[in-house]
Amino acid sequence: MAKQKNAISPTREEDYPEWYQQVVRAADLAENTPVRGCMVIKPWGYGIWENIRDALDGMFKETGHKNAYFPLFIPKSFLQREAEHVDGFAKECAVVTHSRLEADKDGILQPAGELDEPLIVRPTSETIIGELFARWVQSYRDLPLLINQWANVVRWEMRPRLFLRTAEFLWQEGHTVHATAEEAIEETHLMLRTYADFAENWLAMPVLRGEKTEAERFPGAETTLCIEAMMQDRKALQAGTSHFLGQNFSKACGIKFQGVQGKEELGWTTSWGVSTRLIGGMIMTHADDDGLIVPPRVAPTQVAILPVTPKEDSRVQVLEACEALSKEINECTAFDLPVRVEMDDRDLRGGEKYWQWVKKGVPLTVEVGPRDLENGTVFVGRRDLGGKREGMKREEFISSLEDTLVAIQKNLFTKAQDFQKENTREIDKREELYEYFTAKNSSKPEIHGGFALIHWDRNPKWEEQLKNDLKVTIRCIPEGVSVPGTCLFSGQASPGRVVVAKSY
RNA sequence: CGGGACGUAGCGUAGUCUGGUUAGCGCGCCUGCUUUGGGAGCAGGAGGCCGAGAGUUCGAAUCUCUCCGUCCCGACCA
Repeated sequence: MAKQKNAISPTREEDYPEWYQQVVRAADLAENTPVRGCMVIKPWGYGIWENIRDALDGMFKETGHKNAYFPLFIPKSFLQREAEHVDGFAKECAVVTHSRLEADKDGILQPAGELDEPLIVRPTSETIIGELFARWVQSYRDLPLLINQWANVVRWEMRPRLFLRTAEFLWQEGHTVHATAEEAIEETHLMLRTYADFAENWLAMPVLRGEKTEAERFPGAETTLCIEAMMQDRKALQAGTSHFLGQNFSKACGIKFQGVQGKEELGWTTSWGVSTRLIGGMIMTHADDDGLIVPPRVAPTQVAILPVTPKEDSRVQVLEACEALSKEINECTAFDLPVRVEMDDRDLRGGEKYWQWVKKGVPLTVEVGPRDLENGTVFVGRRDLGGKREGMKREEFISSLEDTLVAIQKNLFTKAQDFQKENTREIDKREELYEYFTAKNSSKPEIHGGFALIHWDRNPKWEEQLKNDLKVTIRCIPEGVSVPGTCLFSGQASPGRVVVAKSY
């Protein structure tokens, strides 16, 4: 055991996409199924999603939103109501055309009972929710209408990837109606701030907030705001979006109300969503060559207790001590919730068991053996410190537990933030930009590039060219700071820098 | 959906070009013994209609065709 060995092969450096898949598998998060593009989310992965869901749900409720549930199916004609919207989603829709199966002569089941109007499995619910909102909104007194739904959606993706792009995925979609444009716009900013807050404080994933360019906008939106995170291969991941839909969907769905003056007006709507993709982002932000690292706030188990029972005669005492420790840990709180602890008393060899938890990314492992019982110590491993393990007094461990979990959470964020900063550059010369995004070794491209902050005159022509030449896109126009400069393509005036990166 | 690579046990693979006895190997799994603050050792064992279908052939994992699936690059996207 002299040589350091990595639990995940290949390493990030060797083959990043393959590393990602191996991490997902080693951590037992999810796997592919017989249904193309559809994954099964296994308990450890789903536990993370439950924590994400619960945290966000609380935030939505704090900001005045209520949950509801809308149909899985959308009549084709609904989707067709908004021209840009249908254009954007038509190519990736699952379509239901029949209502039953009938056995033919050879006993083979055939679709039968053709529907008058095909139903689309929702790729997103603006049109069906809009239809119902039109019924619910009559008066300015009904506004604002602030609704969220937790649901699954289907987008028939050509190139699925676990968590990042699956044909079916879990998400939440918020849909709101407001009396004025200003109020709706403020809503989109509020939800974007909520997403950024969640990403940074729960997932420990630093994000940039900004607005999408016209080319990158949600189909049917007036403006799309987004949060963008940097993965360890320095690509950008769109981690959440918040759309100001103007009156486009109100027009399409007939969301009208009588204003204070008695005049009939169209509502102003928004929609916003995050999905199980967040888990993909979390993985690629924190995981290392030994597997996953889950930030404590979303970890299904924060502390794994591993009894070490080398001798039969001390076995019972060790297990009892672990049981007691487990109880005591559970009585502690961290992040205002009871600490989630699991005792792993499976009949496995110690080292093996320990490594399973490392690969799952549990924040803390606590090993307890006979010697610890005598000395009143525990052997603690912190996943974020690369598995460095050390003995400490039991009381000390308990009393510092909350601080430790908070420190892990913070450390993960800081590390990710440093990484993002190191790989973000202001670039003012076109050649430099091209060099930045060109791999040195074209036959086997190394990880290169990052975020480039460039001045752009807002002419879509250059955006198109960037995409063609370098396969990079303008990820967002960052919020807040806008120092004018000179466009690096045209030499024309630029109202402020934009973020350019390769994306997922 | 375009270009490329590839499907052999749960995972990773040899064999495929140059068709030919019971398809090897490593990890994992099961059993036993040994070991025990560490992803261990030894021994034994289970597990494959070689992705599916059709064809060529006396004979196909191997050759041909068609599907299906996976991965990478592109287009698209949460």
